[in-house]
Amino acid sequence: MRWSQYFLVTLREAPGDAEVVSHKLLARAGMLQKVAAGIYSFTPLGLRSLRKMTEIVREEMDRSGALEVELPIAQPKELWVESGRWDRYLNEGILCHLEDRKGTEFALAPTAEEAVTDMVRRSVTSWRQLPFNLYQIRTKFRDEIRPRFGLLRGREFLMKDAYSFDVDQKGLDVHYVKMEKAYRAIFERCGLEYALVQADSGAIGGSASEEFMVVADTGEDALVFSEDGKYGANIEKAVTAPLPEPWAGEDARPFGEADSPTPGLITCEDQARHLGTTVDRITKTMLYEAVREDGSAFVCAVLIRGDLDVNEVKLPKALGAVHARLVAEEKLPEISGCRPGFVGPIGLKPPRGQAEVPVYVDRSMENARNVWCGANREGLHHSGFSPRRDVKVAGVVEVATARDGDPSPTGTGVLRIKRGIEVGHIFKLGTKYSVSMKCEVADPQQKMVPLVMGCYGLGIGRTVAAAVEQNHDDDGIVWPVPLAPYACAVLALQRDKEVLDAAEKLYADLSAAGVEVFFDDRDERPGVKFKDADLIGFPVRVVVGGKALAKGVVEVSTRREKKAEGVPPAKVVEVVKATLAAGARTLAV
RNA sequence: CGGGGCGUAGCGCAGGGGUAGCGCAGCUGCUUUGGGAGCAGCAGGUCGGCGGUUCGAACCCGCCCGCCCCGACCA
Repeated sequence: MRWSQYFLVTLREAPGDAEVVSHKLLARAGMLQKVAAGIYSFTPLGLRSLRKMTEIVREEMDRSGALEVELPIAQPKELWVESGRWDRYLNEGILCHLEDRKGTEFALAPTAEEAVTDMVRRSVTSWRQLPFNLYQIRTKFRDEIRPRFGLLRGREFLMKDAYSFDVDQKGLDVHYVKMEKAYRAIFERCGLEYALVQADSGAIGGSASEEFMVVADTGEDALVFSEDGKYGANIEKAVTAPLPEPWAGEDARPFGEADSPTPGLITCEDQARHLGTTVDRITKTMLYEAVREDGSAFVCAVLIRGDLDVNEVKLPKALGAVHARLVAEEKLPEISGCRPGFVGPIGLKPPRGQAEVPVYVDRSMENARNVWCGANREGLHHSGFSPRRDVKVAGVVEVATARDGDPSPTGTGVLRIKRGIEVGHIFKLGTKYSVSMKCEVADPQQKMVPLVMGCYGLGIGRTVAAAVEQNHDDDGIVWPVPLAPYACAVLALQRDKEVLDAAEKLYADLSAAGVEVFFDDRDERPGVKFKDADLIGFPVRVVVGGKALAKGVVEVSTRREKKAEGVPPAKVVEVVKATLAAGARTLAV
């Protein structure tokens, strides 16, 4: 392609509302434009990278044996009511929906479990027709509470979603492993540094789930890894080995023998300093309002060591609830009689309709002795608190948030925290949708059984953005070859006949050799062309200029290394092809 | 949903009751040609929208819309 005949405008400055580097650079490179919050247009150049990603995903999905389908984007409300997701997603405010002129409602699909389950139940009646895995690559909609970070969190986005159907759990396990392999192949082909971590399965439901994460400092997710590499989990899910206990070997002293005023000290750190002790001997008493599956709510207390935080993703599961939210600060006095900072486990007043406030103890305090706790009175803490002795424990739970340096659950070494961008998620869904939507087949024993499903998502646009987050420098994008809009740029530095002819010939030769070339034939000064080529990030650059040409060479360099080598024109095709084949990390001369 | 900020030329921004500005980009011409050149000239705006105050509003007030950030996380 010749720039002079292309639709492409680069920007010297990034749009003011672009926050993350991938958004800034994709916008500056003229590949992406923001149309509204979380909604973007791709220009011809940008679409090329998006398509590259799409094709890699399609090839690997096909290779895995999955079959491509196309499911509707506008889906009738009835399907969503059937699965029970209409009200839930509407309440959470994440469902984009619309009405037609008759008032019939539709969901703009954020995922397609209902539609695909409907497709399957219309056609499948026997176990002999299974198994299969259906996928599509289509635009999805999510009315994000807060779209941000460019393509990393959009309201309209391109996603590959796959759904496997099996007659039993064993079949699902096979599909799950196939998808894991396919995803690994995809991210490896893209040249991305990624990690597979254990995940919380979130709102979609189901049992096992793992996330593919592109490691990047700008990632929204925190990831926990053991140093030996044997353990990796999203922090929403991560566990640690039991922590050393500061009270080990001590005898329990009497409760309240040395109560102490703690006026105005809200944080555990301040209290510990004032009381002359360490933070891990302060009891943090958190009051939560939990909601069970049937919609009923209850207030409970969670005791955790002062140096730890409650993980609010792990908490609901530990409590047997679907949701748990901190009791609002204004409502605290009704239950505990004081402000935050002085809440304690003893003497809590249950809200109306609840006999008592159950007290759950985090594993970190299961055996605690001689620690401090709030007195439920402004400015006072009790001494000598030992949970098991002093309160009725409703249950011991494991709800602490893992910290950098905590002991690994694998038993050796410590945990380290990195940040990552979630680009893929694989789930063992089970029978959640096949039961609610009656997607059943006759098994070999002639019994009707609900199909066992898996679902597998992969963000196409997000992966492209993540690739930019991971591969850029001060001058612009450094595309991995498989995702680059064009593999090679040819720059004609001057407009005299000799230079132009040589550049034209190289453009023709490279194109004929099957290299995707972008030929900068504009009437621009050399500096402009260099800057633009760096910004867009073509993996390989061929510079045709008068000076080098006088010595019988042109200059070839990789975007990553930027060290140019003189190459005789006749050898350029060979060098470029070899360099690209090796990933363009370094020049193949 | 709560708090804060912003909306002025294609992009980035200044101005803050009295004729609409700057840099970059654009157009014309000259000059220049190896890392976003220089000079001269030109063109480009219902100052987000609606309403109000005023002799006069981009500016003050009200409502609305849009965008961004923070928060919704520690007892």
